[in-house]
Amino acid sequence: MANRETYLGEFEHIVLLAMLHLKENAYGMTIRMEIEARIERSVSIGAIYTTLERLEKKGFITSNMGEATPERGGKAKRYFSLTSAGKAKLKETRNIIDTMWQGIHPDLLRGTYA
Amino acid sequence: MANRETYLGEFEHIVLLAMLHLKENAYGMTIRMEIEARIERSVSIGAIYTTLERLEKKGFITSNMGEATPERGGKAKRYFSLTSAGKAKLKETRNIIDTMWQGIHPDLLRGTYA
DNA sequence: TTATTTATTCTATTTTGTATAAAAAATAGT
DNA sequence: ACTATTTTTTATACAAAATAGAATAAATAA
Repeated sequence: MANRETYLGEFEHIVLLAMLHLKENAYGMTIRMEIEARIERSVSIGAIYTTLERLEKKGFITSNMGEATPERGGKAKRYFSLTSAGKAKLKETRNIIDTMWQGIHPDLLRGTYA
Repeated sequence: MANRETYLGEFEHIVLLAMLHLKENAYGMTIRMEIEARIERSVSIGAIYTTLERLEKKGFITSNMGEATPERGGKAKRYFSLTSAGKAKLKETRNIIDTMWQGIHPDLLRGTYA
């Protein structure tokens, strides 16, 4: 073996999936809402943006500023979308997790307190 | 909302699952091998142990030293097993990931280069 | 012109991931 | 008995990811 490329972190994984659900409408605020809506948990907006920043630096997503037109006020949105590298990484991550879960019987997750 | 408990990291997740596969035979070296066998990737033994150490501190696993009887030489093994908290956390993590993947059409992962 | 809304950026800290080197404890050989 | 070898754990250090909170920014509403 020999390999350095790290896994996609858990949160990066989640952010990427939220973006996929949002399609053309993925930007900081909606990504945050999408995640909070699906998972019983609050996420700080700062967590979202630093993660987005990192994902972009790694080439898994790209961004482009929205051309004005805010309906109610507010700064211009920055839209994000997955690159093919990001999609590939997502599939790879999914495979790793599936492989690890393969053959785990529900019984193994039940009881035996301690 | 309001909540602090963090996700299980990707690697912690993997280590816990490897332990489940190994059942009574989970200790540093076998966990490493189990992971490397399932995933096309090498993992340092130090990575395994620090992760194990943290998981124990968090109450997701417990350990006990094996009572001698090494067949060929070598220091006594330290066996690890999941606590019910660890199992619960694993289920929770699985649910989060499943929830996020729900409704992602394969098409969304295909093409559109960029 | 000020308040409000929507949104992003900056900064700092804690947690996780990861590798390498060192130590420990047992057996095998001579 | 002593030394080499094997198997395994511990210690140490550093990089990357997660996370929060405050600061900014830019637009509309009053």
